[in-house]
Amino acid sequence: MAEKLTSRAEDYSRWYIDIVRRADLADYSDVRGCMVIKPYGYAIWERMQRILDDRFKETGHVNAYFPLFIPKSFLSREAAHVEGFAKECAVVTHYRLKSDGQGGVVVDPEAKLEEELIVRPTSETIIWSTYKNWIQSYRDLPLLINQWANVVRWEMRTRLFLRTAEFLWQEGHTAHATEREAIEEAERMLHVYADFAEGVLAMPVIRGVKTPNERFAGAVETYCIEGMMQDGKALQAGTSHFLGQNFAKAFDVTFANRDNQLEYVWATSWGVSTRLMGALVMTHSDDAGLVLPPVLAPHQVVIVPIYRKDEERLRIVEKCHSIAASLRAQGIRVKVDDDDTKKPGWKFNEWELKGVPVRLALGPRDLDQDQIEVARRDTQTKETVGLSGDFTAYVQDLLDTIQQNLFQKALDLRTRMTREVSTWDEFAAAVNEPMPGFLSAHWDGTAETEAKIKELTGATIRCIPLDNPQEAGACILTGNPSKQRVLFAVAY
RNA sequence: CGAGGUAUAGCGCAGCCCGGUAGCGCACUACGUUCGGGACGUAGGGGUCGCAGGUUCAAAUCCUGCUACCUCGACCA
Repeated sequence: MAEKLTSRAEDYSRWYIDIVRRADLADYSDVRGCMVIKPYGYAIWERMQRILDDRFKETGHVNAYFPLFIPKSFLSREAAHVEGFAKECAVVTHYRLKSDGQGGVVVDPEAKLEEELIVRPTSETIIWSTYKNWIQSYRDLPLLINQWANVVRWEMRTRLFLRTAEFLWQEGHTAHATEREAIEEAERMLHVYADFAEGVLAMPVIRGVKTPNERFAGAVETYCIEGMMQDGKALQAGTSHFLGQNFAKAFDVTFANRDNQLEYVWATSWGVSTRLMGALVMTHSDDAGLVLPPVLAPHQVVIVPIYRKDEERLRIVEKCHSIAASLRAQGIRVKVDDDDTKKPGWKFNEWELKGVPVRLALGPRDLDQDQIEVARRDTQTKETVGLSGDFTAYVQDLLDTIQQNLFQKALDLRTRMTREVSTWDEFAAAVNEPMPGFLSAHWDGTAETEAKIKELTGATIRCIPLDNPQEAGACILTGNPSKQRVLFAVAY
């Protein structure tokens, strides 16, 4: 049984990596645990960036940039924070190399740094040491800043997009005058993430809070969105933290309130990373490759011309470009694949692997009859549509339909993979099934029980959903009284 | 850090057991025929067989050591 599960996980792992590679998104680099994001993968990430960045701006945030290096001493200012990250930090100890006299180079022992620099695993410390100088009065608050950056966490084991030694992300860091305002901010950004996941990525997510065990190092409360992947494992897709006054106290960031009293500021931080790319792949892909939701897709429509003779080619390619122009006029992102060195069949496969939502194919037959072949990536169906009507409106409708269909399919799958369990035997059996999914179960609320369940089954509490219904019950492990069910899952 | 595995052309692999001219598929180049679901033919180009030692007339192959990477655990977004 265990062997079967392992091989199933391996199969899925291979399937995932195969899609990432064949869709030309990314690959491992020559550096251990690091990833090269290829142009097509990066184009998708850029779409995510652009859409998220707009939403950050709409909610009053501005972008800035803070250093890659953090003095070692900064990290230890907040006790929980250092404990959470110390084990996975890359450290810069020297600033110079020298020739070894044999054509190679060695680290120059003379060039040792007085204080080592940490390559940021996250930027709270460097940012709060900076905020100290920016904040004096309540008039300086709230401070609402985001940065797009790379961070490094020296993970033991890596997986393309889901866990790499270096990854790209955005991290928002805000300072507020009141606790209430900071909590509202943390919750607001959680909903920005959730709306993005559901509306753009077409990935349904559970909004919730983490248990103390799973909280961000240094946070008072960690909010999260949790997605369910096609293999029945959960993926944390974004987090938003209410940091209380922990960092303000650690970095001595105070402000004078209206009564001229000094108070510590209240903080939040929130982030999503290139892990979203992995979530995207694992939510929608099928055996023919990646499937992109139209709102996100860099190319929403690809047009493939089909021809035999040169004079046919001219007419058909011209028609393709004219269709593309009318679609673009309505804001649809269109690619005409008029590469003469590839055959149509090759292009069909290629764009399917890359997940383009709608493919149009135009050949001599279509040209004569003023029609075009329309293929949907999500359902893998084809139909022939006349060009005489409002074709642009037809395509726009189709894109909307695909977007909704992808979300609905993912939601249906998640619903099927979510269930309530009441007894330990039921729980343990469910975790061992090939597709465990979300298990809603009673928990006595203690960290010990949570740790024990993880040890026994590998399942963790993914979150306590927001607005979770209160319901008396008995903990599945200890039988102790419980006030509510929480969501367990095997997670990435 | 534990347990397994791998290292041979850009990619994927065979060859190793049993030492004797370094191969196959894909990709690449040229020409021709093709072009409505990853075309075919012909001709080509491309290699210090991970590194360092050892055994041998002779090492991709046998022996010793090292290194790197992958998968699965532990850890983690």
